[in-house]
Amino acid sequence: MPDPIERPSLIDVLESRLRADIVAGTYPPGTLLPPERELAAGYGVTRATVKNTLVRLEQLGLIETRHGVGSRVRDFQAYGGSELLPWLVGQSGSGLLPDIFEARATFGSVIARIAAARAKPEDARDLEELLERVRSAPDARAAHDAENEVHRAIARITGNQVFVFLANSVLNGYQPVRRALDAAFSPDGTAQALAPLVAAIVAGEPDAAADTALVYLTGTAGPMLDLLTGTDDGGVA
Amino acid sequence: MPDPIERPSLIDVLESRLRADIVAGTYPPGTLLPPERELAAGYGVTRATVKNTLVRLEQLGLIETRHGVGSRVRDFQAYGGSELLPWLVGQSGSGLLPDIFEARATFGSVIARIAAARAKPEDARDLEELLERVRSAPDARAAHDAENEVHRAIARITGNQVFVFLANSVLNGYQPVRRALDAAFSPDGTAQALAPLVAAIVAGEPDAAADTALVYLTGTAGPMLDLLTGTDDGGVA
DNA sequence: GCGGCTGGGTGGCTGAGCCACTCTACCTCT
DNA sequence: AGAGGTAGAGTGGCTCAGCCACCCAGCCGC
Repeated sequence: MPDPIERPSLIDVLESRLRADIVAGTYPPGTLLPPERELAAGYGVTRATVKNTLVRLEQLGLIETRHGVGSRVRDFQAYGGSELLPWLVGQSGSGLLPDIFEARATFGSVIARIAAARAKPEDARDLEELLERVRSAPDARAAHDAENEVHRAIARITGNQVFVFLANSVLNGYQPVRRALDAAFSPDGTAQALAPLVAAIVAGEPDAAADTALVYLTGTAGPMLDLLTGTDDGGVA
Repeated sequence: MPDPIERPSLIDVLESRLRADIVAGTYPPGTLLPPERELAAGYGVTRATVKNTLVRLEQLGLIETRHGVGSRVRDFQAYGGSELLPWLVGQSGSGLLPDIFEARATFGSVIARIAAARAKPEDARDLEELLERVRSAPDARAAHDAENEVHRAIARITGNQVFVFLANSVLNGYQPVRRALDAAFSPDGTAQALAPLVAAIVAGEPDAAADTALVYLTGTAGPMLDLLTGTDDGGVA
């Protein structure tokens, strides 16, 4: 079953319009956005709707709103924080995919190392059970979901909430990716690729875990990149 | 000159109230928040104000709002992404400070390694100039700002925007930390501690860079933790 | 010159209200 | 008894009209 469809709200639409304008440079960093009343008139919505949208953009770190002054575009490329990552990960066409995959491989590797050093017996049991769930998944979609759970579990084993958040950002962002992956990977293949990583962590071997994670993550990065950028036919049956 | 004071907006106040309630478990994950009209009546504000607050919380990933249903609290500890990091970093008292410092040291180390491998001559020049600026800073506050610029520059050298965002999250979050640090560190000390890291990157030695960064970042973590948790008197003159 | 004042432009927030969506309980027809 | 439809209550989405608080530039009087 594909994801349920949803009608985007006006705020959603307006947000992506303004965001695109900001990213494209229509409103360069440091400049003021047009006043709310003007934006409202221009886009044919109320000030309240515009306001809601601006609240979102502010929370995202793209603008900075000040009472009596206006909304100023921030230099998010230089000073933007990780609150932009989830959005970035979702922006498949942003040209930053290689960056994301590199970060994923680099951090995944060090997280795996720490997890291996700290895995307790019950963690090992959980991990193996999750791996089994990947193996027995009925289709690629389910396998991918189960695979995500494995990655979440590894991050959780470190006991560091920051690592968990970081892992989630990448995993959550894969929603749009999932559709592309459905046909490309089999549950069996996923499980086989994942197995050595789980084994290293279960065995408590930090170096091996780090190495395996690096191999695994850089290995899957290539096909994914191809899929996402459309360099190939979209995957084999 | 300290930062200018600013009167918090109603949205700010309401946001921190609701956020605290969510974190404290008043509204456990999976439950629905009270309806907007009810919240508005309860807190003595308009629905529009409540709405704006909820938009923020949704952007933060703490709740999920659906038309005709309500706002459901997400299990952000398990599934929250890095959009929560900036807030987390700002929450000095959250008990997650050790996690943050570990992540900072771990990632800082690998970022330093990559930067060293990729530093071009002009990058090296920029870096040394920035280090000089730390040395010649008139006070601890200015030194700290300049130090941040060094870290940003190192992240930028990797050429990976994700690393830049990540570094910024930690650096931006230090705003509340800065005040505590003012008295504790001298420009000279900062510059001396930073120098070996810059040298390793400038020399293009990835392993040395990674090691130095690890030493440097774990070294500063201890005093900072003490300062922030108030285990000591607040620093020496 | 320099301090205070004033007015125009901006965001903050209100109050009332209609519309769209979701879900449940009931009702009807088979 | 079960399947299908439907009405209504409860919820968020969005509008309209308007006042207030704030910032700032430019004027005025000292």
